[in-house]
Amino acid sequence: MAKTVLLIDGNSLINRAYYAIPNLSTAQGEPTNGVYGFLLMLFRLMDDYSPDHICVAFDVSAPTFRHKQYDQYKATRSKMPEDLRPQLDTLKEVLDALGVSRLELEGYEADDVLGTAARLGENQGHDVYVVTGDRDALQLVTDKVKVILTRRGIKDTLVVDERTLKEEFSVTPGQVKDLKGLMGDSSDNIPGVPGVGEKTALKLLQEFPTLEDLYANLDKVKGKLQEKLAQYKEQAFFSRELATIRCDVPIDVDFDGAGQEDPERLRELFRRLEFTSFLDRLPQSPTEEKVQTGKPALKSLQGNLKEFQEAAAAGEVSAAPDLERKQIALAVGEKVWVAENVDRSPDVREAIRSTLEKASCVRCTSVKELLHLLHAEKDPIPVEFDLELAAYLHDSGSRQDVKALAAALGLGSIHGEPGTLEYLGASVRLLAQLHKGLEAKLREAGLWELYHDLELPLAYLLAQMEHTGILVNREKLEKLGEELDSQSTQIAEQIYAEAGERFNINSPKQLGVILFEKLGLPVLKRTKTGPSTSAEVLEQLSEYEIVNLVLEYRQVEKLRSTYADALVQLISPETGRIHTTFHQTVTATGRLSSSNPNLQNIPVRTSAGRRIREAFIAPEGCVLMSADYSQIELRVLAHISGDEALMEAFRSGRDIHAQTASEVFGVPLEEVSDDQRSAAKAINFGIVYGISSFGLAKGINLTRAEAQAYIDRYFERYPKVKEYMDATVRRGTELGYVTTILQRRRYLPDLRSRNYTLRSFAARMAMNSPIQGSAADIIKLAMLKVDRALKEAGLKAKLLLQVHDELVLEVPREELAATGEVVRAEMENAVELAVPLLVEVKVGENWRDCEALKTR
DNA sequence: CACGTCACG
DNA sequence: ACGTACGTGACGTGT
Repeated sequence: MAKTVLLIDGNSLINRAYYAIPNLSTAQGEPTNGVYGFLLMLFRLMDDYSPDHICVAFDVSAPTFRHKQYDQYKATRSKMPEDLRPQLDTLKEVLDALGVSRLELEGYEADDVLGTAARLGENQGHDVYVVTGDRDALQLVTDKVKVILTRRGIKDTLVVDERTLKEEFSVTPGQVKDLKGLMGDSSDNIPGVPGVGEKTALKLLQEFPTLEDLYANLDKVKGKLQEKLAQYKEQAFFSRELATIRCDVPIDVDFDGAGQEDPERLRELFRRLEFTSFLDRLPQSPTEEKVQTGKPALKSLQGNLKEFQEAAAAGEVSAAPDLERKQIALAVGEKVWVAENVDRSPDVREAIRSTLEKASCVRCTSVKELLHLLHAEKDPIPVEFDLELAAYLHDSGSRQDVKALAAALGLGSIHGEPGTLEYLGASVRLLAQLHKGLEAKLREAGLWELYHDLELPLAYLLAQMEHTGILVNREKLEKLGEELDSQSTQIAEQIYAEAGERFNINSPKQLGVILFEKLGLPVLKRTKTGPSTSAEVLEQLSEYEIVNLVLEYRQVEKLRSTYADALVQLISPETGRIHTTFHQTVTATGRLSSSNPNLQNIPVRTSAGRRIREAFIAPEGCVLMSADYSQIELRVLAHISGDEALMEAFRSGRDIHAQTASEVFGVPLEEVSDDQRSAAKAINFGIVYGISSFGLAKGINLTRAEAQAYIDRYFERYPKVKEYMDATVRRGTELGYVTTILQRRRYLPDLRSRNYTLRSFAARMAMNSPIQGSAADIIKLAMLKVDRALKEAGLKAKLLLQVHDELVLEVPREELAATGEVVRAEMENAVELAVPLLVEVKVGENWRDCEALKTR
């Protein structure tokens, strides 16, 4: 019978766990972080894979059979930390009590034992999973053997089979050790060939599958690389030897004999180690009674659902979700319940969801995380208080974690480390008090309405948008990626030819050496670390062919790595769509931000870049709609400054940059040249950013004096704008903060700094933040209005993205006209300003090809 | 983990 | 005499 076998690298995993979970120990001071993290991982693997058999392999003293240089290599390898060593024995005790078998053999390393066991299991026809953080293990992959790699400490895993190895790492299992031989591995003290990193090593192995092939054809490798390879030939082979896992260790593994779990022994161990959350995995003991350590007991929600539901019935409940770790803590009064693995417990989710839905008042750390964790993006959970949002509105620059906030409000301290259930449990108990304290502060500052009527409902909408995601054409993106890859290689070759040697073009340092030392190009600007190679500098040096090639190479590499490749990785296998995360409490001004991926910086300015946008599409029967505010920031400036000329420009619908050019350069509107218009555009940007002559001069290649003359002229023509700039800085200095049209605040203590640079920065922020922030207020309001109006009109269009002054929706074809009307009207009438707001509505088969929708 | 670079509004 | 355009996030390199 084929079985599922888990083979775990005990040393690797406990090491990862040790570093991933700092400072966990019992009340007596016995360190437990390594054991705890290991077990967390083990239980998750048991839940996920339901293995028939589990073995954990451990190192037992230094091996003696390998290369003679091995001892020396071993000696320089970092020693095990003091407080981890004793945890190995503790772990072995727990594993024995769990009935998990251990594999140890005097004189052999865990990975060799593991490799041998994997081969044995495979030969007996089992499905084998090797669990480790060590990438060397990838060489063990076959059609029966998969490797589960731990990532980001122990939070995450990556299952690698033959296919993913090829796709993600573009090597065969057999090439893994050759790869290590070339690139080395600093964490394992494997030297490799100096100067050869992952990229170079992979490129070499593409052409020459093994080290032998490579060295047989060394003459085909160019320049310096060839020298390096020749020089370090012996080291490369030795490194490969070090990275090779032996599969012929003299051990026998019995995959049939399953060990027995000893619940009483485990209970005893978990109590001693204070692993209260693991106690729930055990069958209820006859003498059921919770351990009381000095800290408040955290009850498991899993075993006490009824109790929680009864305590919460129609009352006030606090919730602290942790979306990343799939955990949640809930509190009613002083009672606290915690649950792990919420994503894998539909009944727990449903119990929480229905209980919260009936509650009279729900408080939480983050509504959006709560909704996602419970899969309740469309459910009416009546959250009254969101700690992150409230804290952000109180001070966008402050930290929003419970510990810091509790301290700021003089509340109780918090036990545990962030990321642990203990910490989550301690946090949730403070929510009621934090609610009281922060609500008072927000009301006092006149910010409660902004919180309650805008940010809080927006969090629900963002949860829905993230949940919906946006459809992408995977094939198109993959094809584009391949095309960019070959373009990049081709341009690189041309660059190497111009330079006379191969080097890493992606390294500003190496590029700097080539351009400014070897080729002797003039250094026009420096960074802290050396001559700058930024596009801004390179564009001034366009007479040198290599520089143009580098610019082209950079553009292609950017598109390939940041967009084509990265976006494909983030397509959800379940939905085929990309689900970004919008952050509502990050920016200093009130804007949203987006990550994982950032969908607010998808290329649009160049035609090459726009090809990425082409991959963003709508499902069958729908099209994409993009609606963007025209000149929203300048309109906001016209409104808050009350400048007659600026207001008049917008009221009459004139081209604002041409209008500015006409005023500043003193020519009639019709005679404004293209150059004058684009200069005026830069001036308008400068005004919005909090102008300085230096910045403007840099923006459009002027002398400072010329730039200053333009600015003076601008302020002459738009005097109230000047008054606004002066007034907002003055007011900001007095109050310590500046505000937007919806009273959102940004604190700028540096306005009072004696340091000129700091003070100037703060002054520009004071000028810019009310403009950028008010525009953010407006589009947030518009999002709520659009969403509500669409629902009321019974239209099926869905909001997908917000890009600062643009909304992207997915719209059924037959509802295009009606949806366009609703979106435009709600956006244009989101607020009433002294000047009209203008919205351009565009539709298309994809995000790139959106074209004006004729509605009026 | 900091830095340089570059994508967006 | 200072030494700067405003707001973000992601990638690759190198310490």
